[in-house]
Amino acid sequence: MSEVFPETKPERIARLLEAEIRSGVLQDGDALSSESALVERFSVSRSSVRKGLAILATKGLIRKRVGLGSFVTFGGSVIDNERGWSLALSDAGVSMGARILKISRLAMDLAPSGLEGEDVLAVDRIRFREETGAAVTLERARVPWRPDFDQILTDGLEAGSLSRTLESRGIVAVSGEEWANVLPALSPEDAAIMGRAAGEPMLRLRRLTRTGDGAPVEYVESLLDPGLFGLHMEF
Amino acid sequence: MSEVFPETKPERIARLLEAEIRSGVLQDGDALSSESALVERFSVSRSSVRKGLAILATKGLIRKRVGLGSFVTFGGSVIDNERGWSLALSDAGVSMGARILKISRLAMDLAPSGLEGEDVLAVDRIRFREETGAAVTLERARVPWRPDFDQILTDGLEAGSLSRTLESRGIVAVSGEEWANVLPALSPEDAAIMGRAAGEPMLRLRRLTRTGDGAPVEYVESLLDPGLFGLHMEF
DNA sequence: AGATTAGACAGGTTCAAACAGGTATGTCAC
DNA sequence: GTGACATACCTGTTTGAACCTGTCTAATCT
Repeated sequence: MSEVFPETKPERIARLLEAEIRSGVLQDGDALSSESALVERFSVSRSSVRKGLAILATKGLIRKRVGLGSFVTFGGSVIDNERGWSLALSDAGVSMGARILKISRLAMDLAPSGLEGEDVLAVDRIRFREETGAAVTLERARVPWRPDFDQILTDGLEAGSLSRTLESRGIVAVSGEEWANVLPALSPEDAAIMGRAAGEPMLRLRRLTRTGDGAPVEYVESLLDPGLFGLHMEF
Repeated sequence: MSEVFPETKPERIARLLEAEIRSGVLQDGDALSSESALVERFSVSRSSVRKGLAILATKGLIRKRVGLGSFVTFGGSVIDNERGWSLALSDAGVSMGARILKISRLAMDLAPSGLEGEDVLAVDRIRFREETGAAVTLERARVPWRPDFDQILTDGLEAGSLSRTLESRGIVAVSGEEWANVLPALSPEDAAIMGRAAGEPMLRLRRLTRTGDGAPVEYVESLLDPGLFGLHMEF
């Protein structure tokens, strides 16, 4: 509808490259041609090519790195769990429910995470087996507080999803770190919350994601039923 | 800090070697392949190999010695402490011994791995703390049998390293998968082997590596001391 | 005025090659 | 057997070239 006015050259370049990415001609991880090659291909100046690539970069479709080039990242930041260890649910048939335990604003309460002392939005959730009622995951997410979070405290999460809620506020994680280890014994407090036996070993996953400029987006600490969850990675 | 997606070659090399070290394929004290051998294996220049090794050296995972080569200096990462992630490796100074339990030829004896029924070379190893004598890792490696493995049964591994032994026979892994989960209770048999208490929870790591054309190279199943070992990943 | 171009420069990445010096081992003379 | 030496292999270091993105400036087009 509103495409009546002429398209700038950067916009045209971005549109054509975006079509190649979305159609699969250029796939996730592929390198784009170098800027000078794109200059030849589109018969425009390097400035226009660079502006076109900048459009794609802000859309999250590509990422650039000095000395290397531009690379397709389509799919990389769509779902947060695409990269890193993927969580493998070993027994697929179980029906699970989810419940939010709390959504609140507080000073960072979890151990070393790079967010010490900061005010955070805290979201604690559990998932549990419908049949037994025992929780299979306990997940504590912490996000550095921003003024526009007030609404979350009253209205809750959008579509029940924290990452969706953050995304709608322009917060997108593109990189991060993840640690996994065995928690030898479930604490009595967490055991009570989860409806499990204290002292049980659990799989503990900790994950810190960051924006493109390195600012922390979200710190998540999860306790997982070791019988149901494992980690899987391809390399 | 580190934008990891478009990965440089040094970063890729460091990541792959780090995975081998952390999963026990390369063990404490093992010599890494020489730089020129790594040049061939990764098809990169020596500069890139050296930068990759430098990354591992700054992480404290290896130590280099002029005229000798690079050696793994890593006894597991302590990530379950309250002091901070960057200190995770500083406790790696514990002196550890290694012992080979058996090297033999047998029909595949480990659970689902894609090698069912095949004849394999089996190498079982443990590593233990010198002070206590308790094993911190128990590792069972299985490699599809090849005729030129006969010599291994009589002469043992080259430089005590299975990966080196395979490499000298032209077997090099370029990709693979890894699974991690919690073993809720150490079996009495394994407990006896490791000198630990039966019923202890352990971190279990399973790893299947493949050659460039998809043929399985090695299946490794490791039981790791959950207090000493964890998994870490950047993305 | 804004879009576009052309050019120059800085700095990161990678490769190839060469040279220096450390370390282990085999060989030869004694 | 011991010591001296050559040799092979290892890491450390430097250089130069080719190619990449990041940034800036000045001129040109519409």
